[in-house]
Amino acid sequence: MAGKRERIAIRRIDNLAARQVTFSKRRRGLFKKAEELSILCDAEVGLVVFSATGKLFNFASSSMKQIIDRYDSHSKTLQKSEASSKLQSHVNDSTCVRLREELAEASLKLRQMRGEELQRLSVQQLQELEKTLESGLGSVLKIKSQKILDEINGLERKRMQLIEENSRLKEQVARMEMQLGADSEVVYEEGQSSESVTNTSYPPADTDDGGSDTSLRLGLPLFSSK
Amino acid sequence: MAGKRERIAIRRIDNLAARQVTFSKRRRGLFKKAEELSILCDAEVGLVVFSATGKLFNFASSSMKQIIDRYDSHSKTLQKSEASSKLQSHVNDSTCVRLREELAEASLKLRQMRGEELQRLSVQQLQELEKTLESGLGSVLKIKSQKILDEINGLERKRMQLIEENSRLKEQVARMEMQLGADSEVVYEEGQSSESVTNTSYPPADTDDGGSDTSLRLGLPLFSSK
DNA sequence: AGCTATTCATAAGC
DNA sequence: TGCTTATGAATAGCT
Repeated sequence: MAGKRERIAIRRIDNLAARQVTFSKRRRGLFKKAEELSILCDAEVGLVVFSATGKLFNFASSSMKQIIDRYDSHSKTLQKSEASSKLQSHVNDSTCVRLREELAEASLKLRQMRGEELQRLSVQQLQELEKTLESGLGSVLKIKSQKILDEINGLERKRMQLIEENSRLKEQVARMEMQLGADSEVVYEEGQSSESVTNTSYPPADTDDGGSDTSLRLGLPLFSSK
Repeated sequence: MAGKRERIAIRRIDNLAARQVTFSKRRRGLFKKAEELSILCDAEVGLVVFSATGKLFNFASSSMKQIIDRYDSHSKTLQKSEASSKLQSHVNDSTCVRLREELAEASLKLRQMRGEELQRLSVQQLQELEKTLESGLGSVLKIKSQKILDEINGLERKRMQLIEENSRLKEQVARMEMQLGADSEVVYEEGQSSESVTNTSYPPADTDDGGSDTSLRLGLPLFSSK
């Protein structure tokens, strides 16, 4: 009955009624997707739409004011005078102004370290940035290897403790079995075979816990980033 | 091979990698639809998205400033005076607090990217930082080589222009010497030998100036940073 | 406003 | 990141 659809070109829809219908439908779709993105990906999303007739529709994952403020602090990195004129007439507190400037500068530096906004830098500045990044990268690699080695050593230590514990338990079991053979009345634990020794808890030695926990945490980052 | 899809629930995606992939894909989709809506329906659309990592993405059918202004004039129609008089100090306070927090976070991130304050990070966080730094370093190197190549090309171009100019002047000198030999009364310029040709000004052809100036400015950053 | 036939977007997997 | 495919969603054209 309905739906002989073909793809439409993306240009202004001339027919007024059709344009309004499409506006309603697509607007709903857009706002839905905006909300989904903010929830799924833990992003801060702000969306403002004015219809051709001037009606306002808006969505904000947090508050629109907060989003606009954050947008200003970021984009002011490039053009600080114009966006701040209106804001700073209200927010003229000198502390705030200074904070804004510092944040804008830090924000710019961060973006540059991430590889953005580099076009305006001179070759010399790029060279300095390169040195900083290489040095930072070196530290990160050093700390990372150190942490991984520490974890490996920790695991190895746990392993040795378990092996020790294991043999101690085996001896105990052996002794108990002998005793059991000698005196059939004494039965402390049933079903305690040497196979399940590794699952046994060991209250006496070393109260350090979280051994298996640590190995789990280590395993994930090491192999999921492949 | 791929695409055993089933509907996903709309809630925060726990897995970091999956969340980032979804963010990229859906963000592109969202921005595409925002643009389509603005074009198809003649609407004014502004979209701002901050990723969980703080990166800014934005789209505006006109200019973001214009859209924010229009948004303010609409939304403040209802709550303008009261907000600016009574609540201003509170708004200022909260804005300041937020700015402080953002600045503290940005500073920490900067220090971490420079290789400080890394001890408290997990191996996974270190791995992410490493990736970011490597990516940033890659961009820096790319832009730097590009700029250096551009400078080299510019210098080469200037050099060719000078060579061309040079031979033109040599011809001129040759012509003048011949003229000088034929008619000993006509003497326009004295001491004009071919050795000093490169210092000659050339009013008739090509008013492009600043050639040597440019090469000087370029030379400094290139060789002083060695 | 509903109702489909279709196009579009995108979750998974390499 | 980019590409591919199978599926779920969005929506153009009608009613």
